[in-house]
Amino acid sequence: MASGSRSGGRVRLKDVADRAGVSMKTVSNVVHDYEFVSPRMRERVQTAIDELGYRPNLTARRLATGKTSMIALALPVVDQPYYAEIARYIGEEAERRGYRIIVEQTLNDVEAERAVIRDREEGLVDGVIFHPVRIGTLEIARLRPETPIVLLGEAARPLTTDHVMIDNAQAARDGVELLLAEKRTRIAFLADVRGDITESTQLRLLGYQEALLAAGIRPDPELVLQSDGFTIEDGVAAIAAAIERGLHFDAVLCRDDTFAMAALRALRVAGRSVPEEVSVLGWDDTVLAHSSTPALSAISPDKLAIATTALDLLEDRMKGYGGTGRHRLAPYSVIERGTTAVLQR
Amino acid sequence: MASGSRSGGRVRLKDVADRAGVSMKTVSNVVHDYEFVSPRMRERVQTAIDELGYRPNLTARRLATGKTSMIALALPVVDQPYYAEIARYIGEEAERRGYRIIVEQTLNDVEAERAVIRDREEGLVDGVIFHPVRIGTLEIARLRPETPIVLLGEAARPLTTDHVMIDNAQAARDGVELLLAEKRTRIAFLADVRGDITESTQLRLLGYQEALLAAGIRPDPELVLQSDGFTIEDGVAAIAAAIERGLHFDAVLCRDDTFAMAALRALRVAGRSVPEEVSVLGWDDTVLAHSSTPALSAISPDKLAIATTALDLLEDRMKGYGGTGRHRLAPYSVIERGTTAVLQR
DNA sequence: ACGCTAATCTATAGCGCTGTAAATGTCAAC
DNA sequence: GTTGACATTTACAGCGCTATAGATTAGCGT
Repeated sequence: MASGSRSGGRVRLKDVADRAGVSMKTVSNVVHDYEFVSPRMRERVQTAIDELGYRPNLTARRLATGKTSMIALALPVVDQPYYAEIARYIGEEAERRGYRIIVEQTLNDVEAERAVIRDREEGLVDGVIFHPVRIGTLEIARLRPETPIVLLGEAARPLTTDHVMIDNAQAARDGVELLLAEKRTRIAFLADVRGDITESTQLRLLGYQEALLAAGIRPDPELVLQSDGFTIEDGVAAIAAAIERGLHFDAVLCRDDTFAMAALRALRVAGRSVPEEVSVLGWDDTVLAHSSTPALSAISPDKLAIATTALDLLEDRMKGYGGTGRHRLAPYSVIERGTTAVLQR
Repeated sequence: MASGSRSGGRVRLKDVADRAGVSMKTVSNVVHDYEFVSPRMRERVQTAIDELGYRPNLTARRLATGKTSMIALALPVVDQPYYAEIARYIGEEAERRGYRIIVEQTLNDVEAERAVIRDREEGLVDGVIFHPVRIGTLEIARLRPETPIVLLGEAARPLTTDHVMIDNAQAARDGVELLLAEKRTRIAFLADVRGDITESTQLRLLGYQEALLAAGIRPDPELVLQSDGFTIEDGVAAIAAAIERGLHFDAVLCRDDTFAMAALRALRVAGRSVPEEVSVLGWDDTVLAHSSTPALSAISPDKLAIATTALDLLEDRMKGYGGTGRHRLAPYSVIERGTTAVLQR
């Protein structure tokens, strides 16, 4: 057996170099399509590569270059439709740009979220895209991570960190205006969730209120439904309780699609027709919106835009941009499907 | 400045060793909680680690050990509820076992699936969990990958490769039996999808047929609905067409939850009540099943069991097990919610 | 105090690749 | 035929860590 070759292991760059009778660097140059390699040499090396079935060891390359071409995506959980869809677009877009995605689920756990910020992934990834829900602006600013990072969502917006979200208040205003245009005047908000420390609900509620005031309607606190949690059961209970106590409403603006599904169910049980008697407007425009009957009208954040914008910002940082935090608003639209229509009297 | 230290970069093992005045290996021992380190030494080193804020470079560790502690999860797409939920459980379980997950979306692309099998991830991950839908048994057997791999789903079951699925035919029989027990006799199957090359539908259809025959009912080919695709619109069209042509049926066994949503919608539009007139049984028990109104009864694969079983098999392989392919059946159940009930006449 | 075993620590050679610096080739222009 | 000016190729020192083998120290019985 030739010295230097190995029986068990994989084929290394060195093996190819020996086979082709050239230096390792030349093989490396061929692998990387380096400009100044003569056609003959390129072919000779390529033949050796093919014959040996060589494939570069990415870990070694990473150690040598310091670049991992991997990005961590930290989300509360990947099977909630909104996050699943964000993950899908970020995954697709990252692939297109030559990055791999490592998914990290923080599972609503404060420590897990802190771990993300504390560079848990350091040396593992070139950057991280993080959608926090439990830790806020101050804490992130304090734990300021060394790894390039882009934040998603409304939970935290440190001045020092890049950030992508949609204009929640404006979207809520647009939603309410749609409902108003349908002659709806008693618009409920589903829901103010007890213990919700994120700003999402607050911003949406703010826009809801502003739109009402702008239309000359005084917001009725009774119409802001309270919920014990984020599940569909919580939402159903909130609407059912409202109906039970005789609350009059002809539309429901929901803080997410799950609550919209809850509204649909509770209204069905109560015998109120959607959209004839009550309009329901969802938020997030997930698979739930497409699957329900009637299909759900909803505020639809442009998830692809969120993904590409986050990646744009992150790539800047990874290339060395060191400025203060940039704040990007991604577009959204209000999609009308089957749960909104002009009020029938 | 002390020689050997560096200003710009991160703190390395060597820096800690110098600071504590010990060898690199001792620091490494402390980091890894090696048994034979004296308490005094351990403390001295730990102090240096803390003072310098040292964190190991995972890439370097990987190169040295050859272990990446990463697993690739290759799925068609991560935002379809079934895959999203599988990803969630595999992610959680992998985290528990000390692995990170790299997500790869094959997006229904044959080449992308081949790339997974061709060790696209080699040297990047210790193993891969792969749910193919476009390439079959033979091709996987032929491209036999070197990286440990576990297959999910019914598309491919090479003898040489480990594999996890549920007993589709039996689950279909169980589902039909539930419907039969509800006095349903005209059970439609939604749907035979044109161009579907996976075995999933075939196995489910087989179980459907077997259960019917076992009950003394001759399967009516008319009841096996045809669909042009897997979307909800395709499903709605299939059911609507059936109703249109006067097909009589009092139950629908669906090959996935999306088709069940389609059935719910088409039946609603046609004015048929669910479950009074028509029972609908979904398959996968995803978030769609929990969110619909009425809540969907469904065949419910034990996704956590699928995840843990897949990881068990994969860990075996990663530890060197080299036997022939093992075939594991994960449990499932038939969950009764609001879309199935005894037929009302 | 000595020998022996076990505990503890050190020195250093890789892991497989890339980047730098230097060596060698090539070719047109003089 | 020499000289530059590039084009092309090579040699090898790291990247930061782990693992092996060996050195040193400690503990204990005699």
